[in-house]
Amino acid sequence: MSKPSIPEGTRDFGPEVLAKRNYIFDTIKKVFLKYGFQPIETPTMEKLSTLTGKYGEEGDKLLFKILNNGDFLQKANQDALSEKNSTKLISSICERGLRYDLTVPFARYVVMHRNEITFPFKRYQIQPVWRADRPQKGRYREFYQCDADVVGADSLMHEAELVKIYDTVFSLLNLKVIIKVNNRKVLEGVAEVAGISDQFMDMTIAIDKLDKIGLDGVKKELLDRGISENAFEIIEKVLKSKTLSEISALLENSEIGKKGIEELKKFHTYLDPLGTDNEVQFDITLARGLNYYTGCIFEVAAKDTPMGSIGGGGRYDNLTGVFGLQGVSGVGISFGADRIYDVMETLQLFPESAQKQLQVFLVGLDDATHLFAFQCAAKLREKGIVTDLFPEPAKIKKQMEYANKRNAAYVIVIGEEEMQTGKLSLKNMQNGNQEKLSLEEIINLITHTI
RNA sequence: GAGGAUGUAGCUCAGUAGGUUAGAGCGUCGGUUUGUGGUUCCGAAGGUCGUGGGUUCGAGACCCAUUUUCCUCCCCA
Repeated sequence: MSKPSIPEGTRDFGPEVLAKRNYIFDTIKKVFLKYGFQPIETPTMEKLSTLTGKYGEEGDKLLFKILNNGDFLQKANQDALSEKNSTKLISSICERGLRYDLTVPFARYVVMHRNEITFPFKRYQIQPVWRADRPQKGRYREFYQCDADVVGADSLMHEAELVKIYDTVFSLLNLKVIIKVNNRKVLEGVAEVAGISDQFMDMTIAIDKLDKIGLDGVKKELLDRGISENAFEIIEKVLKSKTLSEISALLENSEIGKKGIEELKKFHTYLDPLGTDNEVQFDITLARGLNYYTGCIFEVAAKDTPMGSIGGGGRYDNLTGVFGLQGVSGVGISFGADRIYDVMETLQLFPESAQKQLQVFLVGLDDATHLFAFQCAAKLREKGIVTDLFPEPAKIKKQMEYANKRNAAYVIVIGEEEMQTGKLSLKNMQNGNQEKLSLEEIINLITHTI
């Protein structure tokens, strides 16, 4: 009998961790709701046909596939089986897979429910996703995404709205971030001007790495990918320009490029009057891998600690198109809750309130006071105060230790004297202060300090 | 998917050139003569040394395989 364990890249969450995780989820949820987004959920597994081909070749490899039930080998592709060709075999033995993100299932949802949905449709979705990636720091095989998307509206108001949501959530979490913004059309314009429209993907992948490998590294990568020196010189000019207007000048001869610049300007006319707590920064090197983005793209990076992106999103014009619904534009953002957690943990940003779940712990010293404490607990709970007590009268020290481990904010000690006078001993576990108050006074105090 | 490092009590780690009953701190549990935790003092429990093979008279230490975690690459939240 071996020790029990869980699959690579997955984790258990204990009460303390979950309290902090929920603090993140609750904050995000609250802001989503405030902006008029409505929650939906989709199944853990989707048909493989829904998922494959949506995330590029690499993405397909990272999909978790679910083996068919029953005698799947009977129905398997016998050629693939004898050739031991796994890729070829998959389609005949797996017809379902675990969801890889929330956007594609959402697109599928929109198409399936198009007649029930009133457009523009604003939905949010907080659910786990799975990727068969090699786990690393900040990278798990099971992790949560918190998505907000708007479909059925072209207005760049929504881009501004979503960036404002990023700003609001991270302000509430007290996490300093940089929100990077770019536009795929601008990047396409660059490729066009450089004469390498057919190698658009190669170009974006390379320039995305600028801050990591430097200009020389980008050059090498571009040349390795078969892009000419001439084309690179144009790209170099673009990379060296810092502002929108500088790039705008370089894209004079590209219709699509100019369109992208226009979109960014429009986005700013919505966002700028609102103002943001965090820096919103135009970043021409921002590319984003998922190849369904077509307009503005966003990425969020934590300021005070190195970590991959903790959020990303953008505009996609054609997403529902692959499921047969044309002409529906969407724009969305995603929060990577697990990475946000890791960053907040290293920066110690979780407030005390996210860790103090138990507000009151009652201590009864003998049978009579324990019974009385149980009745007090009922009254506190009626008032919505999170209350607990020991299952039986026990030594005060033992009960205090337990209350401390449970991280209780207050302890009420009830002995014979307290029960008779009705003045209970209320101890603040934070500073150790203790005073005698009636249960009503205690209820007042606690409901008002929260 | 490619390459590299790693795995010893619940946690963080010691363990000297392979040699008797594998250690520490923290944590856990129990006491400290009975109404106060986080912050006295005393004591106890807890490990077939990731797993499976192999070399050896003998392996936690050496070899092989496998697995976990971490780090590059790829890509991303």
